[in-house]
Amino acid sequence: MGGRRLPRSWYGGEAVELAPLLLNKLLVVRDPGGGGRTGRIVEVEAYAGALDPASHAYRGPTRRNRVMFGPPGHLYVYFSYGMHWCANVVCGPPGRAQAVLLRALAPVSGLAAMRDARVGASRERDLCRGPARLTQALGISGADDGADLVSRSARIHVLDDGVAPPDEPACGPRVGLSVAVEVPWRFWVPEDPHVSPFRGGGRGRRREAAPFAPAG
DNA sequence: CTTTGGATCGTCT
DNA sequence: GACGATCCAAAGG
Repeated sequence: MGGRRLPRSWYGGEAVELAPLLLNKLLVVRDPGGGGRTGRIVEVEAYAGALDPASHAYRGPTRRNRVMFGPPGHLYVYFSYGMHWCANVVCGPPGRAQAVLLRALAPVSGLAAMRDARVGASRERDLCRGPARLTQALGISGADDGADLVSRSARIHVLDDGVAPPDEPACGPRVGLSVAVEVPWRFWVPEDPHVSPFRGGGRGRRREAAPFAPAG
C-alpha cells in the first residue's frame, strides 16, 4: 500500500481549506494480524471550532471535545446517538479546535475485514458510506480518540498515494445539523458512488465554498 | 427511489 | 432531563 504520511504541519491549515484537500487521500488502519484496512476519502465536512455554532467545540473545551483543542494531526472520535462512533481529523493552529469529519470512503483494501465488521452491508458501496459506517468498517472506536495520525508507529494513518484531490470538489450544506444549516462546508468527490446520501432537503452542487467565517 | 419511526446512552444544561 | 455531526428496517410510490 504505497503512500507517504503527511507531516504535522500539513494539518495546520484552516479546516475549510484542508477539508477538500483530504479528498482522495487514503485512510489506513493497521490490524493486529499484520493486515490492514484502507479506504479512499471521498466525503468530508469542515467544522470551525469557536466560530462555528455547529461544532462540538463551539462552547469551549469539555471532557468530550478536549482532543480538538490540542495539536493538529490527531483523531477526534466521539460517540453519537448512543450507538455510533464518528471520526474527525483535528487541524488548524492548536487551541482553535478545528476539525474535519470523515463522512465516507471508497474501500480500497481489507474488504473482507470490513465485511466482517459490517454484517448487513449487502453492497460494497455501503461498507464505508456514512461517518458511523466507516468507523465500524475500519474498526475505529472511542479507544482511538486522540490517536496521533503522524507518528510512524501509529495504528491509523492518512496517506498521500499521489492521487490528487478533485480539481473542482463538490460542496454543499453539512448533514444532520439544526444550526448553521446553510453553510456549505460538506465536500465530496463529484460523481463518486460511495458518497453518502444527503438528508435534509436540497441537493449539493459544484460551487465555490463560502469564505471562512459563517455568514450568520 | 422516498419517508418514517425506533434504537440507545454519553454529554452538557 | 433533553438532545444529538446516525443507521436501519419497514412501508409506500
